[in-house]
Amino acid sequence: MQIVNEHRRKDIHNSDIPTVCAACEARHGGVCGTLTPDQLFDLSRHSTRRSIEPGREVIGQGETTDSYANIISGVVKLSKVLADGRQQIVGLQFAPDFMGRPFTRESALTAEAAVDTDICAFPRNVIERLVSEAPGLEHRLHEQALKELDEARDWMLTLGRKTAQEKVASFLYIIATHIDPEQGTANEFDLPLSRADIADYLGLTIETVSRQITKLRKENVIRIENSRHVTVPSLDRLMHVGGID
Amino acid sequence: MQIVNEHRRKDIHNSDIPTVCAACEARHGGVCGTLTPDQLFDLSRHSTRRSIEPGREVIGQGETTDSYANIISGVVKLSKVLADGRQQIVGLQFAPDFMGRPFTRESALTAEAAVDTDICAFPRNVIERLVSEAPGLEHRLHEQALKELDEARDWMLTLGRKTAQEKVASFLYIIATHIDPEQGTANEFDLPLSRADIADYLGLTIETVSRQITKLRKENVIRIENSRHVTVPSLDRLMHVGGID
DNA sequence: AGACGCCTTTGATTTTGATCAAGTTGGCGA
DNA sequence: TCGCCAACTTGATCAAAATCAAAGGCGTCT
Repeated sequence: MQIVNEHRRKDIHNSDIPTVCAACEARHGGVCGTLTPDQLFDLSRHSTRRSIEPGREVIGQGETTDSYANIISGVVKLSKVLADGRQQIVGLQFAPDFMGRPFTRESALTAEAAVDTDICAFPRNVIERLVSEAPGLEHRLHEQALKELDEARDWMLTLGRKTAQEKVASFLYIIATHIDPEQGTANEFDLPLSRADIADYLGLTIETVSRQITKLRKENVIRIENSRHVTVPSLDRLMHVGGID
Repeated sequence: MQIVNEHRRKDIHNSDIPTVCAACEARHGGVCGTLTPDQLFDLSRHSTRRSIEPGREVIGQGETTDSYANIISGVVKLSKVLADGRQQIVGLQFAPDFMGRPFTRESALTAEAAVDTDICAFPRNVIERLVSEAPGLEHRLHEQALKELDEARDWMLTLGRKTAQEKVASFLYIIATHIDPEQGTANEFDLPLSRADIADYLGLTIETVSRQITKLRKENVIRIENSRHVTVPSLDRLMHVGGID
C-alpha cells in the first residue's frame, strides 16, 4: 500500500476542475478525460460516489438501466445466467472502466462487485445529453466498447479452445495485468474472485479450478498464501503455461 | 475479384444517390444510412465492390488493416488461432454488417469468407475522414460495436456453460435468425459453414458436431439434406433444445 | 464410367473434466 | 478458547467429449 501524494491544489491546471474529479483516475484513463471543465462541472453536479461491498449487485439481468458509472477502484463481474442457473462471467471490469451499455434500456447482464468497489454513478439522461453535446465523449465510449469487444473475443478463444490448466493460467495473467490501475503488471496480488467466481469465469467447476491452482503451485508457476494471495515469480512462464503468445 | 464502376444516375427517384448505393442493403440496416447524399458520393467514389469466394481471407491476424467494408451478401467468419494451431471462430458477420475494427492498425483476428460473399470496401482514411465530419457515422459504428459485444457475450455463455447438444442447437438458431438479410427467421436454409467451421465456432471437434447433428435429426428437431440443407419444423423447439430463453 | 479426394458419418477407446463425497482451513462470534 | 460456517482442497468414480480409426457419400477430373 502506498500513500498518494496529494498536496498541490491551487495551481493553474487544476483550479477550474470539480473537487471530486481532481484526484479521480477516470479523468485519465477513463471516460471523463474528454470533457471540458464546464462539462465536468455539469456531470459532477449530477454524479454520486458510492461504495459497493462484495456480492452486491449493481444492475441485474433484465432490469432497466437508468445510470452509468465509472469504476474508481475495485473489480466488477459481468455475468449471464441460463434458465436452469448455470452461470458464466462474461467480463471483468477494473478501474477506471466505464460501466453500462449505452443506448439500451434493458440490461442483458448482471453487474456485481467482486470486492469492495467505489463507483461514480451518473443518471443516463445526463450522459445522453453530454454525448450529444460533446462528440469526444461518444468517441471515448466507442473506444471502451471496442476494448471490451477485443477482450471478449480473446476470452472466447480461452473458453472454447484452452485446457483447464491454460484457462486458470490465463485468468491469473488477466488479473496480474489489470489489478493495478497504474497499468503496470503486478507479480504479487490478492485474487479479487473466489474459486466459485473463477470457475464461472472459466467455464469450469470449483473443484477443477482448485486442482489446477494446486498443480500450478506444485510446478512453481505461482505461490499461494491464504488461498487468495498470489505471487508470480515469472510472468513469462505464466503466459507460456496459459498459451498466451 | 471484380470491380464495379459507379455512375451518377439521373433518374427522378434516386437522382442524388450514387447508382451503386441505390439498391444497397447497407444503406438501410448498415452503416451508410446516416450519410448525406454528398457524403455517400464521396464514399462511393473511393469504394470498390468485390466478390470473395469461400475460404478466401479478407484480412489476416496480425496484418495491417487499411480498409473497412460493408457486407453486401454472404457470411464472414472472424477467427483467432493459438500458437499451436487450435482455432476459435469468435464471430460471424452477415449482410449488412460493417467489417473492420476502427481506430487500430493491426488486426487481432482473421476474417474469411464462409461462402461466396460480396463486400463493398472503403480505404481507412476515407472512413476516418467521414467519421470526423459526420458524427452520425461514429454513432452508427458505435452501435455496431455494441451489437457485436452483446453477441460475443451471449456466445461466451454458450461456449462456457452449454453442452455439445445445446451448442449445436444454438448455432443452428443463430443461422436461422441471421441468414436472411430481410431479418426474418428462416426455417429452411443452407448451412454457410462446414462441419469443421461449426466445430471451431462451438469449441468442439468435427466428430462431436456430426454426432449431435445426427442426434437432433433422429429426435426430429431438424431435417437434413446433402449435409448442408437444414429444415427446422419448430423454431421454438430448437430454441428450447439450445437452452435459449 | 471409374478413380481420386474431400467432407462427413459412425464406431471403439481414451481422456479430461464433472460429479459425488469427505476432509481441511481460517475467520469470527459467543 | 471453542465451535461453527463458509471457502477451499483432496480423493474416488463417472460421463461427456476427444481421439483414434474406418468407412460412406458425393462431386469432379480424366
